[in-house]
Amino acid sequence: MKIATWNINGVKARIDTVLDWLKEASPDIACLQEIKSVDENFPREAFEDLGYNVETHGQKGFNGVALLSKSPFDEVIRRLPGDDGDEQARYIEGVISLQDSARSVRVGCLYLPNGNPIGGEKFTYKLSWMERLQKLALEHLAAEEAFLLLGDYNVIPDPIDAKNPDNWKDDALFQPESRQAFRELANLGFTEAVRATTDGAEVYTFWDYQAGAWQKNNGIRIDHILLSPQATDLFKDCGIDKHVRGWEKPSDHVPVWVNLAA
DNA sequence: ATGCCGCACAACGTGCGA
Repeated sequence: MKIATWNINGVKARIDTVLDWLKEASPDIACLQEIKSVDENFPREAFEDLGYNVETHGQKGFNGVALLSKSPFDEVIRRLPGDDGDEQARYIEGVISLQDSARSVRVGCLYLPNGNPIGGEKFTYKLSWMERLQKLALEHLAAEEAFLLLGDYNVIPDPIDAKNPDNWKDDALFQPESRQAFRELANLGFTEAVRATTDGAEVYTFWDYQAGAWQKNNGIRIDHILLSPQATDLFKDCGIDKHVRGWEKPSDHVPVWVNLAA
């Protein structure tokens, strides 16, 4: 079973690119971030025509997340718990029973706040959002399920995860507090898929549209997949579909995926 | 030091992203 995550930077602008990738990669489950669409305007039929069940949690103009699954959803949770006043659509979770086995997986699709500029309320929001995510993760880990947390974490975990780490020293993505919160989350018991398989440099998931970042391979690794112990037991391999960044009308992020034995 | 580029919007400039 292949499970993928991709920040598509707008479903309206990206629909053809996303459909092309789905046909090529054929993930069983796909987590999409930054759909930038309300639920009513999400082009669900285009995905249903490819055999996907579709669940969205959108808002007007910004943010928004979606889950696609070839197997039906048993349960869907929208919004990250812990703050009833939070209006931003950044989390959707689904439980999916696999048609060909007795197994089920819980998949959390997240678009973690950017947090810039540091020192302001946006950075505070980022850190509090990460605290809420940690609390939710603890609850799910206690259930000992095959559980995955995938998405755009907006965190550069380590210097090796940026071409030019010095350029990010004043950025919310690379602050000690952001990095520590990501480490704390992972250390609750998750395996981070990509770093479980390589310690190599120049492994990136995002290249800015500006200043020829893609041509210079000036990238950062901010899209991550965390696997619960029960999901880790099923882990086969993972990858980053870097070539998609070179397509016409690309997102600034590329898909990241795992294969599980299920 | 700034902007570069791209997306969305009752939009033709502005806010936001990373």
